[in-house]
Amino acid sequence: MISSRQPDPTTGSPAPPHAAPPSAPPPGPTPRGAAFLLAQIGAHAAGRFAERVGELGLTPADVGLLRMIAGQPGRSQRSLAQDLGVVPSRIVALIDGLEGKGLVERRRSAEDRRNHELHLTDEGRRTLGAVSGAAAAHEDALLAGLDPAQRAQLLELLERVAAEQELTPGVHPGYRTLNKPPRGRG
Amino acid sequence: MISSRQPDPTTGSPAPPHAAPPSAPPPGPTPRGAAFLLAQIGAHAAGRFAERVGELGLTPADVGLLRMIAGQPGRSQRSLAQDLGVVPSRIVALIDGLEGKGLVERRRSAEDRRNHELHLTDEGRRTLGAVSGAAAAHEDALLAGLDPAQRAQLLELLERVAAEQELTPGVHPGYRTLNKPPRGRG
DNA sequence: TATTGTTATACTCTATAACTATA
DNA sequence: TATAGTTATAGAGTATAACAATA
Repeated sequence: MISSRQPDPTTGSPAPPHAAPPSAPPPGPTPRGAAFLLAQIGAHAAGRFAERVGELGLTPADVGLLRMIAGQPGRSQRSLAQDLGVVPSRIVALIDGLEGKGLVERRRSAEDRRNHELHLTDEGRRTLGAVSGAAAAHEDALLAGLDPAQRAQLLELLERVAAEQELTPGVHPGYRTLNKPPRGRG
Repeated sequence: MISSRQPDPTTGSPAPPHAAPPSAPPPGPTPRGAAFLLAQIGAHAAGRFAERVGELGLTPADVGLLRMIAGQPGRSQRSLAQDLGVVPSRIVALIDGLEGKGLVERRRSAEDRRNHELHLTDEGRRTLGAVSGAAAAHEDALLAGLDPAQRAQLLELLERVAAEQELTPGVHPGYRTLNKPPRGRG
C-alpha cells in the first residue's frame, strides 16, 4: 500500500538491501515477535525471489504457472484458474505473456475444441530449469547466516507451523504487486 | 497479481483458512525449501494480522503509522514519509483516515507554520493498546503448533536471518494490497 | 527561491461483465 | 442452454506533478 520497494508501516520491518533503507530502526515501540519477523522475512524473501526470476524475464506469477503446467501438462486454462483461485480472464493475460516468450504453447483440444491444452515448450523447460537454479541460490543467500544444522532446524519448525496453519504445500497466497520485480540489482 | 485471497502461482503456497483453499497440493514440482516456507508463512501471517486489525477498523499501514507517531510524537508528515520511504502525498490520505477516526491529531507547528505536528489522541492510544492485544493473540495463534522451547528456538533463528539480511528492526517492506483485510472471519 | 502539505492527473493492475465458439 | 476462452469496461490504488501557504 505504501511504496514499491520501501519499508512498510504495516509491520515496520526493514527495506531490502537493494533499496535505500532507513537503516535506523524507528523510535518507539517496534514489534519484536516471531510473527512479525516471519512477515518481514517472508516479504523480503518474496522480493528477492522476484528479483532473481526477474532476471530471467519472469514474474513470480509466471513461475507459478510454469510449475503447474509442468506438473500437469495439457491442463486447461479453466482448471488452472480454479486451482489458483484466480478469475479465468486473468489466466489469459498471463498465458499470453508466456506464449509470447515462447515458453508455453496453447493447443486446441481434439476432444473438446473449446479447450486449450497448455504445454511447456523446450524453451519453457529450459527456463524452468534456470528457475530451479535461481531458487537454490536464493535459498542459500537467504539462509547465509545459518549453519547446516540450524537450517535443518528452521525448516522443521517452519514445516510444523505451516502444517498447523493448514497451508497447502506449494501454494503461496497473495503476491499482490510483487509481479513487477524492482530493477534494483538485477 | 493473482487474486485477492487465493493461492498464488508465485510460490504456490496454500490459501489461508478463511478462504476456500484448493486443499490439495498441486501436482508436479512443488517448492519445498525454507525460503519458500518463509514467504508462504510470512504472507499468511501478514494476511491474518490484517484481518485482526481490520476488526479494529485499521489497515496494517494504519498500525504502522500509529506506532511511529506514538514513538515520536509531534513529528511532521514529511519526516514520516521519509522514514517510511513513501511519497508525502500518500501520508496525507493515510493521516486523513486516522484523523477522521479520531485517532490522530494534526497541529500546526508554532515554530514553522508549514508543518503539521502529529499526535495521538486518547482514543488513538487506546486503539494502539488494542492493537497490541491483537498482535499478541496473532502471535499465539500463528505459533500454536510449537511449544515454548520451539518458539524460542524459532525466534532466535529468525533474528539471526533478519540480522544477516540486514533487515531494519521494526520496518516491514511491501504490504502491497494487504490494506484491505478480507472480510473472512472478521 | 526552497519547503510543507495538499490537490489533481495519469498509470497500473485487477475483477466483472459482455461476447464468440463450441458443445 | 451451458461452458471455454477472449475482449471490453470499470474500479481500486498509487505515484507524479502542479499548487497554495509559509519560510
